[in-house]
Amino acid sequence: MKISTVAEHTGLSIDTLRFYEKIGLIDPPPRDAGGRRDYPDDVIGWIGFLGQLNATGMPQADRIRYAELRRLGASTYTERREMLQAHREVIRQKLKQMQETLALMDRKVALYEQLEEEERSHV
Amino acid sequence: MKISTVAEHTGLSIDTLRFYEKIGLIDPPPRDAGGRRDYPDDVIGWIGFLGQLNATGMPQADRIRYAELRRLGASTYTERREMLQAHREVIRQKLKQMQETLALMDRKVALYEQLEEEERSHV
DNA sequence: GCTTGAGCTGGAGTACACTCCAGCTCGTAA
DNA sequence: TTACGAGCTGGAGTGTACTCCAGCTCAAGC
Repeated sequence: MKISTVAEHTGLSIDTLRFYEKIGLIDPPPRDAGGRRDYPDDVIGWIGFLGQLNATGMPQADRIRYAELRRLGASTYTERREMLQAHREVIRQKLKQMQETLALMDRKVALYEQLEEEERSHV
Repeated sequence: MKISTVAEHTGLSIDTLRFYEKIGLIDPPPRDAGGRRDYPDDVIGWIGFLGQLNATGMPQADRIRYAELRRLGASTYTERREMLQAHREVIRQKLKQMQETLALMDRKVALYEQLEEEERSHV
């Protein structure tokens, strides 16, 4: 799989893919005869997972640590589980915050609608 | 209200409060006889609201725009409502993403527990 | 009246996460 | 066989959001 194909499938830019490799988020893929990266198919799923960790606010350093543990194999299951459990708690907190703010947005929007109505009727 | 008091009540640093004033997120407060900032009490609520917008991912530039509209008064009700409605949609998307990732974390944690068990029993 | 500590200004520095660029090589198509 | 496009490397540059610092002023306690 060429780097451009991976970029298309993941939504990351080619530069970002090389950057992720440099910082250790993606394993350096084998190269073809011309020295170009030839990614395994499963990199798509891995990048998708990284994207979910990213979208839910896991810092780069932690994602790099997780990727490192993954490279180290079965001996790191426990630490990986602990990382995911910790992140799960972070997500739960954020969810709560989001729900509260969503409710606040609803109240504020209703308030502004009322204020706009009052403006229109020159109260 | 002194800047240190505002910092304590909001969790922002004194530097951040001055920075927020510089970029237009907080109105420049009146000064006391010695030239020090003397914040009105309601700045606490405003900063809390900014914190909620921040925590739910509204970019700085948008928060600055909202603060600017707020300063402009009643004529900006509609634009403010539209901003909040747009942000509400962003929050809904993020909520969905968070819930999906939370479910994924649950599945992954369960998977790792199973793998750890298999490791322990030398399968 | 002198020291101390809080606050002041303008500007430089930092951390994170990319993003872009120059100058190069390689494989394919006309 | 030459032109072109895709990909390569190392390193510089960017945007966001703060964070820190030097050197100053001011009010209050001893």
